[in-house]
Amino acid sequence: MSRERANAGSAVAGWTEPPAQLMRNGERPVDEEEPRWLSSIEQQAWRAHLAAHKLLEHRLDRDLQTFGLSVNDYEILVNLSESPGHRMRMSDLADATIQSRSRLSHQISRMEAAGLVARETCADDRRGTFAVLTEHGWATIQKVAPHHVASVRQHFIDLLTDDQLRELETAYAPVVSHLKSLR
Amino acid sequence: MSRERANAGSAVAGWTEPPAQLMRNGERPVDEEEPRWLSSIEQQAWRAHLAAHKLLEHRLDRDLQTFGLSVNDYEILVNLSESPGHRMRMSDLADATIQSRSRLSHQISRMEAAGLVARETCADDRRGTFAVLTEHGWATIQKVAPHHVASVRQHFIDLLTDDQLRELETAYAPVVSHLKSLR
DNA sequence: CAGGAATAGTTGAATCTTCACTCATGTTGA
DNA sequence: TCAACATGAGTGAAGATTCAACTATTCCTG
Repeated sequence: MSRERANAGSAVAGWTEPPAQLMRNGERPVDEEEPRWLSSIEQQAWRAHLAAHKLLEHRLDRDLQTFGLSVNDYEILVNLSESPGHRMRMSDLADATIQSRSRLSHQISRMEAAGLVARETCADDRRGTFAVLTEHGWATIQKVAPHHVASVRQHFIDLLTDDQLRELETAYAPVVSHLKSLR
Repeated sequence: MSRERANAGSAVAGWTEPPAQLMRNGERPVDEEEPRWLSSIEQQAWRAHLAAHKLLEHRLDRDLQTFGLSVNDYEILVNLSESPGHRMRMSDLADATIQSRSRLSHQISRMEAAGLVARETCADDRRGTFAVLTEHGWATIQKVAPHHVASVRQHFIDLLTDDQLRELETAYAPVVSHLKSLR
């Protein structure tokens, strides 16, 4: 945390300023233009986001582990439990959970093996598949949800004010829609 | 995005309110206490954080892929490049990048195979190992950093105001320190 | 309505991460 | 001093994710 670093740059986002060596001979790194390194605030915000996320995900995973679930499992269960008929098309589920179809397919296979979900073929579009919550899956989400919400509160929500939460949402909204527009 | 869900709950954080079935017979889920489900704002903030992170990481990985690097590789390179002698003890590097020693060890092995870093034994404490940037690693970070910073700007930083960035940092700081205190 | 393009989903191999151990060295205190 | 414990790091196997095919439908479009 203290000044032990050669440069004052970010550990993640990149250097704040270019190191001396880089500029000596007037090189122009990106397309002949001087890059706009991150300011101190920019860097701190970016680092805070990354650190918070890593730590948070790790902790939530740890807490869910008690119930034999990962955050990914949990996310699937919640999405299905909130859908009519406790079922979703694979593609919709992949989009909702922001992951590739391939990854989802493997994930559902694992959860199927664990008895949490089942696959059902789709009558309308015979290319399609539904992932459906089983009785066991439904019982699991009912049992686990209160604990998970408690974790999210304890490690995140309850540490912020309502205003801060509003700010967060406002700040991230354009980022999310920008990135979603890139597919 | 539209109302097609059975419950208005979060896809990630858990239900906003317990589904009807859960409450019918007066069950008391967590330790006999009614869980504090997330309010609408709380939920939106939490979902926004998660969505932003997933999308962002995916995009940054995609952008770095051009140079044959992952965000994890990049993070290691930056940390080393900012350390005196372009070197760090394995444990310190693991802490700095918030990952397990085991994972770092594997990661460094891969980067060693790619010629980006080298391992050096530590004279003082002969249990210890340094990860050191190679010439190629140093050249790589110099070449890639400007592009990566540009990505971070384009997809995140430049979409927010300075005030929002300050708010972010302020909001996350206690979360980070809370979670770090849990080891 | 034939044929090509697009869509839905799966698969296996390669890569990466996690988990439980192991090994070697350091530190402590009786 | 030396036994017990702590620390730094690595390992291999198991589990998860990515990547590039591949199959089976369905959608267009002339």
